[in-house]
Amino acid sequence: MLDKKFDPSEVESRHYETWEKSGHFACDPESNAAPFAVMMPPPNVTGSLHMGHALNCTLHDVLVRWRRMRGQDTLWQPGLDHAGIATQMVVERQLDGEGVHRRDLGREEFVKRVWQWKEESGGTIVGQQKRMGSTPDWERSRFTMDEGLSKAVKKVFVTLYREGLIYKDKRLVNWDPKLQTSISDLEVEQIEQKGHMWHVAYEVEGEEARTITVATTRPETMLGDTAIAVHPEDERYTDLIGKMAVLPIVGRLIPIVADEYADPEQGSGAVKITPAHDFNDFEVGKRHDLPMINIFDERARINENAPQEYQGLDRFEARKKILAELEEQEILVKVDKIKHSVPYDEKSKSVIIEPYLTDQWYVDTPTLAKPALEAVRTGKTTFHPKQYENMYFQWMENQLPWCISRQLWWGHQIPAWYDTEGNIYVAASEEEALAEAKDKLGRVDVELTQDPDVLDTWFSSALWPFSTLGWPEKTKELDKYYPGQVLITGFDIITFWVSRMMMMGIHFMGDVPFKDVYIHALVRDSKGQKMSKSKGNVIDPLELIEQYGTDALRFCLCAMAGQGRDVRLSEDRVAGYRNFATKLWNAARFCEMNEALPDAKFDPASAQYALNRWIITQVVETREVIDTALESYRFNDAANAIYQFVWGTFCDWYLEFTKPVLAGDDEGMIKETRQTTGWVLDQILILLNPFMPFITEELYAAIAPRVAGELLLGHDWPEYGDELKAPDSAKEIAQIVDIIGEIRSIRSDMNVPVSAKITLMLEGASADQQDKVAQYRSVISQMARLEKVEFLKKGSEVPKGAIKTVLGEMTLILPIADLIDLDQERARLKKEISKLEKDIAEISKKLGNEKFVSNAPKEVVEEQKSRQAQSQNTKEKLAQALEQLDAA
RNA sequence: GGGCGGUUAGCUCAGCGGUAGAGCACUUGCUCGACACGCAAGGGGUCACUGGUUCAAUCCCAGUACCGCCCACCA
Repeated sequence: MLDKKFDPSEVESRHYETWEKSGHFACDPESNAAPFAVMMPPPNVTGSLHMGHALNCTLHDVLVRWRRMRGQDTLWQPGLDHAGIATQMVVERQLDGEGVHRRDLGREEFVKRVWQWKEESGGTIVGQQKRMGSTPDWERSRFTMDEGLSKAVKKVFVTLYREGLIYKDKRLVNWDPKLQTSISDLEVEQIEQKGHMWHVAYEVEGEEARTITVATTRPETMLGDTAIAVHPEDERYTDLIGKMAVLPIVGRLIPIVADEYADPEQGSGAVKITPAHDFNDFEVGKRHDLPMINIFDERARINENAPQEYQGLDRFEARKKILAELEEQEILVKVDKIKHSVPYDEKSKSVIIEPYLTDQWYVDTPTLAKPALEAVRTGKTTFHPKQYENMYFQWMENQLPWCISRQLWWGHQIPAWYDTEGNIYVAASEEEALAEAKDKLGRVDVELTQDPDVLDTWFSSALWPFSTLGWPEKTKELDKYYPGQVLITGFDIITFWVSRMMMMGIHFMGDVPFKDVYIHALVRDSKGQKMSKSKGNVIDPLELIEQYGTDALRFCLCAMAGQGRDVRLSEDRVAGYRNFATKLWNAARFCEMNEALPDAKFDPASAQYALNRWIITQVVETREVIDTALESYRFNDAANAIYQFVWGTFCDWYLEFTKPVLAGDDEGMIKETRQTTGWVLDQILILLNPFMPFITEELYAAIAPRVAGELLLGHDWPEYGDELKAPDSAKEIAQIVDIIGEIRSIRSDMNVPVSAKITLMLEGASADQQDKVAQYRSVISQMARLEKVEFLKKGSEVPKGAIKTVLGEMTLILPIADLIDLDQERARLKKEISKLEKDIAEISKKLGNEKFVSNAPKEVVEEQKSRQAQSQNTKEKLAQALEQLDAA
């Protein structure tokens, strides 16, 4: 017996282990079943699951469970990402708490600490994924720094290097002076803030009377100025081109050069050029062969290339000192207050990023991007929703070389070694590098040191679709599961990850890594704010789960996963789906009480009664909607379809219909109705299982037992034959539903007490309709609270003051004059009539339009005509009823 | 500056050429033997604005306004 009260947390506490042990999570490369492979975006080992993970997890799991039930050989590849910078920061913060710096530990010890953290955090994440009910192939779980993946990383690096697609170069990078590493362009966030524009007058050498004024928001960089640029056609300055300006404070002579980069419209039209500290200036510097003077050390303190009194100062202290000095010299000619964007590191948003001149490793992404672009253009990979392809195109078309080296300790150390003479050896191992070096140098006593830098985290992530399948070995898994079917991720990851997997996949596997890319929404709070720890509006999925259950959360996330939108998560909504689960629970209890449980001997095709044929039809149609929706990743449509069916159709109508049937004495009908009810419940559990795995599995085990221990997890998705569809029965029941609805509506409008049982008189019903109504008399009576049903011949005497309403050809007459206020009834009729008149007028106008009648499709015109006739008919009958009422 | 979205019921959002939909919220009744996390019946919308295409436009096209996002730039 099912408990009276449904307790999600209790139910959900007891299924997962059984599922895991059942072996259904595992893929089977040996099987002949068609593969369905998806790669889990590996969560960072930086902590715990957030709502975005919960959404991603849910969508994956729904698809995977559904495909698995449909008999496909599913591989949901799980794993974790080492998340270089993020993880290193977490561990450094922990050390901070202990008053220790990573330098105190040394690289080896520090990395050990990070591994410890990884074990801990990784375990937490996996536990949370299990709590979400996820069913990936855990046995195959990978970590981006495990041995196999590290091997793949080295192989890719070495190969690309030998192909000339990875190289070392000295250029400006975005530098994080706190972490002391380069960071990705994508990890820099421009934040608008108030600042100053300082205008400084530089003397021109040999022109005592003249100065040239430049403006800057970062005066400290002037210590590294190596030129002033003016526009070649700017008449104010043409005579100065080629002359030298005197760099204040430093005293260095710097040339005044002509370059179109200088915009005559902006500021004074003259711009200071600091090639080592500004991306644009760097380009100008290259064009004019200017010296590049780096004035910062790796912590952005002034270095030995600047005057003595500035050396060692932090960049912002230096700024103050310079401004004071400029003021003193009276060459700070103007200060404007402005708003401008300042580059911050995206994660902490607290450190200002500095363009910094260093040696780094680069991937030639402009070259690799070409085939990756082509693959999406030609449709080998398709984005859903499609418009995200634009974002992909824009990003891929404007590729700059990808800086992949990071000055960190946590990550894949770059497989490059240096000898003492400045030669580089890129190889899969130190042995190989050494052999190469000996060969090159022609001697044996060679000492090599490995490049201390590590690779950008996304480098190993880019290989995920094939490295996890065993590449570079040739494996069965690679054969079968590459390319995968779909990648499911958020739009913010297109640039970081999707694009790079496309490039690497195509380059190394010769094929795209996935056929579809489903971009899901970002989870926001109920006010539409992005959830963030600093805003304090983070909703922890686990808290929701504790309160409402995993099933409710999963269902909610699906129902809100409309394409191309943000998901605004509100607790009310989750509560609503918990209610849905409770509803299902109670419906199952009802079935149990009435011995209406799944019966393996029952063949739905054998159902005779319209009532049962109707609900079976609805099941078939619901399955079709779910399938169609999931095939095109419309999770919300699928969820709504099953919700609507379970609550709106099965519970609200079908189960109510069965009550009088089961209480009646038609043995044949009782038996079939019980069997049908059981069958429908069974189908509901199956169809709902991918969305709400826990409650469905619980109910299945409790009330639908057949083979002991059988799990919905491994159940087949239903296939229904067309013979199950009974459109006639559907029409028949729809009519009964209409009659009940109409009576209920009138009762409510007229304030007829629920307890009052009334009589229904039907006029104008065809013989067939009379038949049906008679057959469903008990159902109609119970649901509409009737005492009896009578059929009237046309023109029969109707009790005075009876209420009339029209349903097609039938007129429903309710003789309840003594129960109601007749004025109220008059008002009701008048309102109905005027509504109909408006309707008729509208249609008549349409039909009176010659162009409409001749141009619109025939069936549309016909439809309008029949609507007109119908409304006209109803209106007349109601008008008549009104007259009679007035006469009474 | 370049690009992409959005604007539909009080709220959150579906729909996308032929009578405006859902959930929540709201109102009114209901201890009718599954369920008050419930049942039943309701109220509520010139589908942002202006033009155009069409027999017909919430839906297609153009423009306007506001909102959001991505990319780039900022002397």
